Amino acid sequence: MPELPDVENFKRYFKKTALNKKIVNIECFAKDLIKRISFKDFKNKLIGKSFKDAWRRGKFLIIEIKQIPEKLVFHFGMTGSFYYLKPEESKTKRDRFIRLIFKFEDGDELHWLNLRKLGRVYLVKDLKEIELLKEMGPEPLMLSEKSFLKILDENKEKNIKAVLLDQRIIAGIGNIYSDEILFQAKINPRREIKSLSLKEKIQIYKNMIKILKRAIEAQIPYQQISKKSWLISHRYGDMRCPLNKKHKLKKQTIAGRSAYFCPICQK
DNA sequence: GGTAATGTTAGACT
DNA sequence: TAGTCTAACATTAC
Repeated sequence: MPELPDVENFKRYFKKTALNKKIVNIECFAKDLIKRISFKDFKNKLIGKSFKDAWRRGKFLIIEIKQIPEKLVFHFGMTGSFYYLKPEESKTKRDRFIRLIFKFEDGDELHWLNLRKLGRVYLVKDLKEIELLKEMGPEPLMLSEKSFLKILDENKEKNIKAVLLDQRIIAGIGNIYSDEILFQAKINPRREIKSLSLKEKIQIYKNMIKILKRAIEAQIPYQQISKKSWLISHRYGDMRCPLNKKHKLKKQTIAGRSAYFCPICQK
């Protein structure tokens, strides 16, 4: 589920639950998801330490550790989440897709779930060791309209959906929210940047900010967003355009992903 | 059993 | 050269 709003909420969840507790044990059920360090070293480095702070960059979650300079970095891939459990719950609520467990001194546990195993975990001194983090574009919610327009200008030849999806151009937007942004901005996902008017570009910017903010505020995974006026709740459902029920949504491969859009409302 | 799925990346193609 | 497309990764759900 994780795009920017989802990872932002994982961050809040993590900060609310897992900070400042001594780690007493770590278990891993998919050791190849831990990158560039053996599980043994990973475990040795972290046991006895505690998490100090957490922040987000694009779709990455970065955890500061109190006693060492290394940072713990999570990427959730296409499917992933956290689950924090009290000792009495951890016996019964064992999800099938737990890949990593941090056990704390007080008996609480933080579970990292990753159904499709496309997620990754790193422990690095320097975030630049992670290729994509090093090349990551700006955070959309920190971006002024002016800078956004400049970015579009630098990518004139590309397709708008491809640009929104490209983490090196703008961080954190994935397939679902790129579709939602283009739907609410009424822009066809096949459009090339150079064909967009200034007004259309500003529409995209405004909707990007609005949608990301609202999705964060909703504090739920995007699948549960049930706002009828949003595309999200129709792409998995009736495939009707929220602006006009007579319009049938289309699904097409654009920029390598399945894009859902209304061929009539999105010009 | 086939197909598609929220992400990323390498390599081929145009 | 630059942009786009495809397959691969691992696994599940429909």
